[in-house]
Amino acid sequence: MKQKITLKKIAKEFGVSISTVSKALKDSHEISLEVKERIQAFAKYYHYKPNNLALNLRNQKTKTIGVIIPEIVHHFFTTVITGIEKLANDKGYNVMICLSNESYEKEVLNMDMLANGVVDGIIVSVAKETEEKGTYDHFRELIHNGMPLVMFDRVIEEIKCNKVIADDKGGAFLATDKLINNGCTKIAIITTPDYVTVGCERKEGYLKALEAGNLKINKDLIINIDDKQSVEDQLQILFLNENIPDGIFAVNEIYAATVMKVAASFGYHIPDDIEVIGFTDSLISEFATPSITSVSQHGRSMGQKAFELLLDEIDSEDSDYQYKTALIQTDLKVRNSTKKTHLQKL
Amino acid sequence: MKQKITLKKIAKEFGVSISTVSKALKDSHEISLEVKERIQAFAKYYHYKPNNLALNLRNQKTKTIGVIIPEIVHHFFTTVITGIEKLANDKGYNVMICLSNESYEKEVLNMDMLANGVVDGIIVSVAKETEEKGTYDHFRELIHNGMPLVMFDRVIEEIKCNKVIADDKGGAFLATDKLINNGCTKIAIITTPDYVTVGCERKEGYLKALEAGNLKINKDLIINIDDKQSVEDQLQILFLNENIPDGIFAVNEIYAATVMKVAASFGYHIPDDIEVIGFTDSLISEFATPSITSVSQHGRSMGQKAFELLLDEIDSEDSDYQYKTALIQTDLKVRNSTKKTHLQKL
DNA sequence: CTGTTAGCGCGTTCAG
DNA sequence: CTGAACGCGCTAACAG
Repeated sequence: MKQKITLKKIAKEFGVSISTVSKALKDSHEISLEVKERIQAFAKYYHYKPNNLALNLRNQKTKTIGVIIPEIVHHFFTTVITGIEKLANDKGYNVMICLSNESYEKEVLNMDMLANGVVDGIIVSVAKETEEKGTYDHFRELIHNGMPLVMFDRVIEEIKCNKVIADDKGGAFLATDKLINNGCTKIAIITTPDYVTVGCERKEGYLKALEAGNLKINKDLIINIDDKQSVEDQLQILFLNENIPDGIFAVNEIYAATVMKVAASFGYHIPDDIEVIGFTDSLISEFATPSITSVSQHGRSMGQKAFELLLDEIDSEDSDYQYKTALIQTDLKVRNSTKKTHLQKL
Repeated sequence: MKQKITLKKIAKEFGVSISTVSKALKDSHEISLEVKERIQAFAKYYHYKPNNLALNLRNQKTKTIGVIIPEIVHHFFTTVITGIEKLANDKGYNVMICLSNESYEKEVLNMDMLANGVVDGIIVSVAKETEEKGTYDHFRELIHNGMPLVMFDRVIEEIKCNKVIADDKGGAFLATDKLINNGCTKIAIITTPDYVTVGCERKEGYLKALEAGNLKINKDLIINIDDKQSVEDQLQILFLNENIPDGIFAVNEIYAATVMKVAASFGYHIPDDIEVIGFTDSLISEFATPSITSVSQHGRSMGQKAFELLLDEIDSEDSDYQYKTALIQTDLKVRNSTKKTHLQKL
């Protein structure tokens, strides 16, 4: 950068002291009207702006928050970021985005970096690897050092901090219940390994709905997908034994779209033979054929709420700050992958 | 943040001067071995880390770069960011992401903010509104002030700076040519308004391919979509007059998926009646039915190249730095929306 | 080998 | 009404 205009230079220009200039620019009553006007005009002409670096150092804050997400090529996370960004900008904050790529090590690295005077607070969605390892000391230390921290979506029960979660259990219940109401009796769930908290929550909602609908649980219909292997291959099994499902609840969009493809390859028609509901509503659900009924998570709202809580903590002076957990409602967006009974009813 | 350990505190602890501590921690040969060891051990024990804010002020740089994109809920941009982020982190840089939301004003605001000592360089993809207005002074001023700037994807011809673009014209040519080779003779293009540079480039590739294939240009088959209105409605016209296309090239995925839906609603089958090719390869193309053949842009490579160029400029001391424009190759990912002739050939 | 001084740019007492 | 002095945390040139 070309060197910018500073208080010092203005002071020199007018043959006054730096502090006089500083005060003049803040319209201090201590400075004579005439001097103020001349200095202000000069500053304006040269587009004077206080140097952020200096302000940061002086104020010991940066007006920047950090967001650590596992993946950015992921519609849900981008909607959350949109929500965070919007509100943050309105409040005069910048947003620094870091990707953990689902890696524990990268998550720790990012946090260390952000914590070292880069941001005033951190919003994080925990990496799968971290959830798998169960190693949470980096969060504890961060909090212990007084850095405001908000977790969203993938949160950790045992860490005390502000949290924002979608009503995963409720959403899964809604979805499963919808399938039951549509007449499905053999309902499968396609979910993540159990250490992924959101997957776990959604499975619980599924189980609860089955129970409420007096359907018995069939272990063969519970598929835990290992992302390191081919999703399609792992889904084959659903259609290979005698007990073919007539309804499928997938805990994310990709699983939903993929299982539809696999089902089609086995000659099943959706929704006539099998109904499908996904979780996380985005473009894939909208543009798949048939379009996929899914549980919408309201990512933007989650992002906004997360920033709200973070700001609340940043601004709080209390030493006995009370952490909150915000639950964001989910709801069902009905599309064509579940239209069967809807049409029959007509 | 809880107050951290500083040089000053360590100095006090040992009853030495601050600079002694500073040197000791850098293993300076000027300091006696014994003092060094004691200080280093102490520092390590208390997790001493130099304060970033102070370093930034002193070095007049932040080791952070800014990225301004029009939209983050957009697969292409997220792949670019992934590419930028990866390389930037490897080189010890942080990435700050700002959204312009396609708004000129927000773009200017973001740039002003970033330029004010927040980042060492900026990577930007120009907002549609800016392209529409044709007001580029904010870029000129930025460059004039010596802030390294790289434009990607949506670039501005008349601004001199480093640029990274996909081979839009080439990709569009590939796509159109493919349709021609598959036997299509009435090929439509669904594109953006002409002020969007990428749309314009892609239209040129389309026109060039038509010319090369000895097909005459039919204005009725060139649809400029206005994003402010319903895309579906604007696409109806393609199927309402007598001249129904037998091939369609859409300059993005959404247009491609949407036109497939509209065509289907008119009773046309894809790819048997009409073949479709999109631009920008992502999940929609993959999961649509039929899956959509599309031009892949290699967003990650673009991101990496963009950061590479930015770093090159940041590190350059030359006053007569030579700007470059990197062209990233595109290629065709053939899927089912163009399978017709492929099957016929068998 | 160690310490003093100056400076990065700003804001805020506290004297004058 | 104005300016000198100090501190934020760190580094580097310069003395001793």
